[in-house]
Amino acid sequence: MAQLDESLLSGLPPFSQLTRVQIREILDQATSKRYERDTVIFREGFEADRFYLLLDGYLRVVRTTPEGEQIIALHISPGQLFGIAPALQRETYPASAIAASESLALSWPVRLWETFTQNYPSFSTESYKTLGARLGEMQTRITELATQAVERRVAAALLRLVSQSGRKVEGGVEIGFPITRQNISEMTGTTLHTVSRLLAAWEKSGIIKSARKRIVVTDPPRLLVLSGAKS
Amino acid sequence: MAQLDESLLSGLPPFSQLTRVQIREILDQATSKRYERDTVIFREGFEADRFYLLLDGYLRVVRTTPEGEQIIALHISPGQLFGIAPALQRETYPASAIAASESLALSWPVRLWETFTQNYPSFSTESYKTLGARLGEMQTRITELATQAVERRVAAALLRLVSQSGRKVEGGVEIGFPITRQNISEMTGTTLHTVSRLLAAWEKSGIIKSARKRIVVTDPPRLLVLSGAKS
DNA sequence: CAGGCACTTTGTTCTGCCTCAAACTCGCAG
DNA sequence: CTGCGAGTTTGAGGCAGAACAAAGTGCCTG
Repeated sequence: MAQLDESLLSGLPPFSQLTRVQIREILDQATSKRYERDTVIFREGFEADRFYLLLDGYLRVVRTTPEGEQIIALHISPGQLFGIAPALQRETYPASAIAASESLALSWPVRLWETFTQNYPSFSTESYKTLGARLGEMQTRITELATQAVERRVAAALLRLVSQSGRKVEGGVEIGFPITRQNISEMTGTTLHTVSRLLAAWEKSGIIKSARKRIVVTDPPRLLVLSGAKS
Repeated sequence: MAQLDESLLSGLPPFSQLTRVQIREILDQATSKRYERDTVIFREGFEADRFYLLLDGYLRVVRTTPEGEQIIALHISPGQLFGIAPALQRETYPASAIAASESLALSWPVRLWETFTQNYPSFSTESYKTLGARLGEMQTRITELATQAVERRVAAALLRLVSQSGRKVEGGVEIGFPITRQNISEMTGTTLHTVSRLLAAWEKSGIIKSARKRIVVTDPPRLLVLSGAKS
């Protein structure tokens, strides 16, 4: 394995307070691995034996129902910790992680979690902050699913994707990884057909542009209105 | 304030590893307060300045949408910590807590959170375990809302309520606090009308018995089937 | 560069559940 | 014990969106 560079971590919140030496130590214990698109990184229900940090790429965190339907719980962007079940004293992963685009991640065995949190207070603080943000986001999704019409949910999902992974392109902001109508339907609890119709309508009215697996939001404010934002 | 007895805490997971003296210390720093039914304990969006332990009674944790609709995120049973936003580095509570029945709770100022987790490892471990369980439960609810029909969701909600607060009565298990059809609809993302119709049907087929604000499940296995449990 | 597969679009039908409406009943406050 | 309000029941009608169906279309592989 190639030697990892300290600058990989030094800019990330959980590590930014640490000294070079500390970061070196952490890196030396890490395993680095790349994942091709659609590769499973860990699987729901399996023993949670490692925790991860995404360096590059994007992931979907997915849950499968007994009937075999999938729903996407969460997306992970570069710089985020994931698979941190051990922080919550879980023995198994509650969901599966799948690479949405070619990705690169570091990982450590769970036994180091305790070491890290004890030796590096900023690591602990930042990790729990991430968890708090995720929990809040999940509550928002529950509320949306429980109270809002499909159109609003899809609009909100698109905005969330853009804010988490958007990159500027001429004419708008593009979602940073390949995503299908099916994927969007799995985030919003609807069908790919309905998503397709909605996107077609929005494209016609100039709010988005889309190609196969790619979506560019050209008019975020209009989407915001559709998502039901309070004026 | 009356002197609190150590036995209040000694049986609860977060404290069961501690010595009498340690528990005494914790109790001495606690504020104890009772809440009448429908009282707000803390409110969504307000500064998260205390964390709580429910000693007796039941709470609803509620979120309000911009449109003013409520949805019930969670129920809290005796012995559980709640309002633990500070553990996740949040500055405000993400939801409101309301007494579902007359309740008694202890609370501490947030600055003690750090003290507790540092001095009492079992406190930290157990708190994060609770959080992990809640996160898992929320994921399950998202999945349900996204994929399952109303009847299943209501059946699942009833079972969850019974398992969290059920007390044995002749002829079945009763939900341990007053609950309206409206409340159930706010847990499941439907309307009180639909809930009423479902409960009426189930009562007719002998699965439950109900009175105003009270529900007794007389045939849990049949409910389990309705909730879509995998055989 | 041709063929196939994954993804997408579009049409039609059908229904679960919401909406609106109104009457009923229990329990408590006065 | 009586009247009122909160909670509940029940009916009828409509429609958003699921289900079913089938025909494009772009991309990658060989």
